[in-house]
Amino acid sequence: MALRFFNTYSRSIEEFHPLDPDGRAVKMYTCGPTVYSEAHIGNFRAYIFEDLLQRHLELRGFTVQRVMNLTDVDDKTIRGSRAANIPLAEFTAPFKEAFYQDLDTLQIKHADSFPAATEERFVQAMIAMIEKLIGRELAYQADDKSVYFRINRFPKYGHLAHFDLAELRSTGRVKSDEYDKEHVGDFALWKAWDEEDGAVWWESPWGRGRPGWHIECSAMATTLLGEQLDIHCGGVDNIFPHHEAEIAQSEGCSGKPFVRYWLHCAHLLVEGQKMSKSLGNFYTLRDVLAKGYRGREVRYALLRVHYRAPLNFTWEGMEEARQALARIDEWLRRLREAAGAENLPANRAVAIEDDKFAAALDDDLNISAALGHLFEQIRESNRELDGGIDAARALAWLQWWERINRVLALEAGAEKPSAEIARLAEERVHARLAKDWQKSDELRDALQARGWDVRDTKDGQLVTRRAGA
RNA sequence: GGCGGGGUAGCCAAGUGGUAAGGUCGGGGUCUGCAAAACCUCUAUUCGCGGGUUCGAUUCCCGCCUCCGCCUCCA
Repeated sequence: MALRFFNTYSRSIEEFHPLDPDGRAVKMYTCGPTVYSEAHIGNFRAYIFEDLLQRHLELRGFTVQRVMNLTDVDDKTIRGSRAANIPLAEFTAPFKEAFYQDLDTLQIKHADSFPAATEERFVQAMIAMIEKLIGRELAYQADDKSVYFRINRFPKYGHLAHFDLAELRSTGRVKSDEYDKEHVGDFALWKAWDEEDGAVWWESPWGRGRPGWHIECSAMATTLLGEQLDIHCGGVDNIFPHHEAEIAQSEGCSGKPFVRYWLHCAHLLVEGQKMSKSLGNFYTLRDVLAKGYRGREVRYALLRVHYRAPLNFTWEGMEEARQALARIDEWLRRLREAAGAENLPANRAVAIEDDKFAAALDDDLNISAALGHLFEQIRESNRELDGGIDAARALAWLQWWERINRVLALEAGAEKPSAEIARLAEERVHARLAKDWQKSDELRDALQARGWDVRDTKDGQLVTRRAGA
């Protein structure tokens, strides 16, 4: 079955075919974070969805070239740097670093490039684009010295969001001093310097100033990926105005369709409500880790709901993620044991022909159906394990899993017991041989308190790292 | 008001014009010194509400209720 995605532009499911004549190379652009603070779990829901998309495309044989921008100049970053009384770059650097660490924690593949808006070559690219837009009368400099995009000259403006511009209602978020524009919907391409910007400015044909948010993405995307992209992603809140503006700017310059497939993920709710600091339900990834959860558990919790459905983040859901992963861990442990420590030649295993997991993902990334199938197969193979299976069969199951895990990226890293854990475990073995059950149970409690589960099997004691510990 | 996305078991959630995947939780069982894990087993006469089409609708159509989001720089 062909790969297909819901395209926000057409509001329908479409078969996916990249622009590449060979049908293999995929150019993908994803809006990244504004680095004025640590990213929150809602941000990561979007990045995990994009990671799932990239990994599945790769599983299906596509070569994905992916760009994710970092917005390191805007009102919030400038405000933060002034409050901290340090230069802008110094203010944003630790948040960039934290972001990369968080991506690793969540096993999100790094993009091929993470362009930052303040890089000189991109600023120059933005200026060049704005000049071109002015030359085509798609932009103008207003009395306030800022440059705006003239939306009335771009008839497609509003198509992505399916908005009729005449019916737009103001929500009061428009700054009241923006009366220099020809149309309230005209958006800033270049913002003239004002005192609030402090030392943050670049020279331009229109005087000192800084780029508008939307032009950053257009410039970085077209500089790094070319005038036409296959896929562009983000959260639904980016549809309007951000992505709408990107289309207007990019196509205004190139005259070519900017993006073939627009994919947007729904929001994350926390305990049924929008995440907000005032409600006290605002969490960064690090907040969740501080409660004792691990990155893979957060990844599972944010991954398991279809990207176009709202995802309700709850602590109960985190526990569910922990249990589900523990089940996968135990299944893998048993399979490895059955496959044997010695390296069985891979060709001894009769491959398990089962593509249902990936086939589910072909259908607009139906992760729930895919995971449902995984767990059905886990039950099936556990039955086989209970009945005693040969090493080749166990290896075949492991190979089946490894393919799936290229997309899920949920496997735990191996962790060796410390000397203390090993000593406690050894003592417990002796206690059990002496049938000293009281001491045995005490040692088990001691190990569990240190994050290790202890089980007694027919082959002896088994000590494993507890999920989430 | 306009434009979207949801409402399926305690919780999360898939799905189809033909009689409800999967996860998690809970009950029972096998196993165990006790546990744990694994496996077996039970838990929605029912898919927000009301109509309609149909032999048959959770699925299609109409109306309504409700939650969430966007409507000019929030993933």
